[in-house]
Amino acid sequence: MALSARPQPRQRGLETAEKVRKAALRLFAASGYAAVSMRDIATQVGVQPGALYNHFPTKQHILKDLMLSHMADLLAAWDTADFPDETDPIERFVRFHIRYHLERADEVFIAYMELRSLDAENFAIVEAERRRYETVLADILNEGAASGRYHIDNAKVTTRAIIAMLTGIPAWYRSGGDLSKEEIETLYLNMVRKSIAPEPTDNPGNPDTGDRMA
Amino acid sequence: MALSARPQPRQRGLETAEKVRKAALRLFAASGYAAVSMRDIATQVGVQPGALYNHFPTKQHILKDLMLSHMADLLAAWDTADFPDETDPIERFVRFHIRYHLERADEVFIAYMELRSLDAENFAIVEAERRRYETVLADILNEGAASGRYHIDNAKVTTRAIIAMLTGIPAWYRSGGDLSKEEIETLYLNMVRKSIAPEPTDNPGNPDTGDRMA
Amino acid sequence: MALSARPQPRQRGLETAEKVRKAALRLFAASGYAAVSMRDIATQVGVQPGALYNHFPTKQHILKDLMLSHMADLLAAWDTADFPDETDPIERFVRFHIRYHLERADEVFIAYMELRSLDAENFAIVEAERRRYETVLADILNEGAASGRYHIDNAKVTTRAIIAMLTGIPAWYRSGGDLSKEEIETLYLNMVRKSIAPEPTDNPGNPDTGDRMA
Amino acid sequence: MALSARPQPRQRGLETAEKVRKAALRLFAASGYAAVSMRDIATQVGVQPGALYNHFPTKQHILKDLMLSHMADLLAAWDTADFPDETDPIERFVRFHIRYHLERADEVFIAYMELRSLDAENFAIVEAERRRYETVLADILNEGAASGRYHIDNAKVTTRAIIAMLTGIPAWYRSGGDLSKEEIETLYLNMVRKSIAPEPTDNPGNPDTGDRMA
DNA sequence: CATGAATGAGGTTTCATTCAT
DNA sequence: CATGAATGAAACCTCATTCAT
Repeated sequence: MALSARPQPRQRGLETAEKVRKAALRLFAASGYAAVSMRDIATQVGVQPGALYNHFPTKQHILKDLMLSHMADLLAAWDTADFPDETDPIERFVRFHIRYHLERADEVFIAYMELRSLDAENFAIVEAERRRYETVLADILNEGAASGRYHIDNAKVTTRAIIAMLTGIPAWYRSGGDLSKEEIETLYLNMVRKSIAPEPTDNPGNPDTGDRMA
Repeated sequence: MALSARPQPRQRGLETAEKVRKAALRLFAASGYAAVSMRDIATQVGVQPGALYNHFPTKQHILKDLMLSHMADLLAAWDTADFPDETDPIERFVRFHIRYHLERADEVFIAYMELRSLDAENFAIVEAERRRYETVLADILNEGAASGRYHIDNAKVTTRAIIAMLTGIPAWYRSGGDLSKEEIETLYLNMVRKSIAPEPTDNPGNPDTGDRMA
Repeated sequence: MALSARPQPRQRGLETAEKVRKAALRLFAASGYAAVSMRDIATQVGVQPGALYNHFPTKQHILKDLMLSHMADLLAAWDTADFPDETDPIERFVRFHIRYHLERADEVFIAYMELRSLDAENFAIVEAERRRYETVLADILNEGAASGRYHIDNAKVTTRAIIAMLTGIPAWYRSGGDLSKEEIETLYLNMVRKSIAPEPTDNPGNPDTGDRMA
Repeated sequence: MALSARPQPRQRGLETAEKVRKAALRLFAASGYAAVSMRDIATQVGVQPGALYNHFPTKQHILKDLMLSHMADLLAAWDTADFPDETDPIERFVRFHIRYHLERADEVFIAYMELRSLDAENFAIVEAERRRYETVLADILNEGAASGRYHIDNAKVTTRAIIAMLTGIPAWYRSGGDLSKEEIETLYLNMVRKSIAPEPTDNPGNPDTGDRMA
């Protein structure tokens, strides 16, 4: 217990770097990369603007750091996500995605919106990571389609449609509103499931499609 | 002498104001309002920066003009949209939305992304228009649910989920790619239809997940 | 008289650009390019720093402008320099060089000292001009050596030695001091003549100047 | 045990202060005092900027140190310069000056160029030293003129002309080029000798000077 | 003696905007 | 209606320097 009693002396810098990340995250998400100045960030951190350059060589590096670490975190979180064994893959993905995206709304928003603010090299890196994540869902859909459990007209389109639908949630969801996160998850899960349910859905109000889907 | 003495030299082709709108639209969509300078716009228009102020009193007015006229155009286009009589409402909406949003990708993108760049007053106006448009779909869903043709757990959520899904298309769709706009429309229409199909979809593909969803 | 009574309206810009050149010239010569800020120049001109950019795109461009126009002026002045017909080439060069370099001490000093502040491209241009000017003297020396009027061990070295000697004058010469420019010219001319006199140097080239050397 | 317990880890090779001097010398010579930052120097030394302040209280002190020690070294070197006994004074000076200035091109260049970067007090000190050095040559010239061995129109001007000529060498001389340092020395020595040769200079290999040149 | 982090000032440049012409 | 020149503020970033560790 005596081991780490005193605050580490050399850690001040790490703390500042972390504060910079946090402040930039919030500000970039709220106003956009271009509309946020280094002064804005410094003010939030409680430091003079020049001090930021002890931790990040340029403003662009802050953005790159945020986006790369977000993508890495997202993929790592998926790899270690924990669900009851019997949970099927699409439920895993939908629930994971919604949960993660509601918890990290700012990161997600930046990751999607500020791609255009990345310089060419960083853009390529982040894009690759993004595609890796899309592939997670695409694989689930393809496998389910192959096994006949899902019906999918076009896996690429469906992947994007689902991700767009889910990713749109943080744009309007406010915690403390009418719906709990649990409820949101379930509502979206139902929509997703139905949207990839096996045909014939030739009559989308038709009672006789229910059994075929069973 | 007074009649046609001077050939109006300025009127050739598009007027400047319209060129400014076009240039600003493209640039705001590509880089974001904050990242685009009046000089950038002036360069695209082929004019000196000062000349822009003969047509718009501030940069903010250009943005407001673009967003308000987009929302007005969108609602007007819906009101006059022409479909075969037998087309059901959800198909009308999905096809209309996709068509319009693919044709006017820049306007749409700005309308969603640059809300934060509007000052308070303009924001309120545009938000109201946006809600009016969402209500179009919400009404369709509510009516269909009331008549039993659709099953909808939560109309507000479903409205937003569908709009998010559809609005996500221009983010990745490239004309000239594998899919025609017609095909996209149909794919999404099917997904939407299925996602709001009435029960019993009691078992969308996976018996052992039903209980968790209850 | 009425002709040009009013100050030309559109000329303000050209005047400012000229003021910038003049201010930069003085400041660069006094403190060096790196030690002079755009703010310093703007203050001298009586304008805000941003206004400088209406006339020169960068600080580097101001330097380039000064150096290129100096080299061009120098070569043009040599081409049109007017001397009595009987003046021999070496006297022409020495007198011309000293006069020009004393009149334009700032330009000359910058042209020699701030080569290192030029970016690669501008450096190459100015260097080429400089070599052209050295060639003027080198040609005089070579011709004189070929005709036997001068004795020169190594033309390239001699060229540079003479130019260095002459160019060193403005570093210490103060007008209003003990020596008139005329006297300086003559003193240096004698030294130069003697330094390239043939062996035996009983008549260094010019009967009517001989007495001046006595 | 006390003897060599701790290997002094900091003393390996050159001490830091000396490394700072060396780095500053090179950088100031290459880019000028104003264009070199303490960070630049620290980088060259392989140390953080703050560490420099353990050795020099300010950047200005580094410059002062370089210039004062250069002037002191120069005068000391002259005092102890070793030439064959029969070498005449002007040859001593020319050969000494060229040798020293080619060996210490950076110091020399800084000493001449960065006078303007010195604050008032340091400037006065260095200027005084510089004049002492000029006096060395002036004395030689005056003595030679008094004894009739040289003809000099104006000792002050001649002193400066010769020094400017000699000091100009490092600006263009590249070791490994066509000319050895020995050859340079001899070429310049001849030019200097001739430029101060007594009139009539019909025999600049005059019996009473010829042997000294051999 | 060196580091890493900070300051406060100031660097070059860009910005939205104004206005006489 | 456009231009060219200006302003005043602010952008990103670098600077010399300080200081606790």
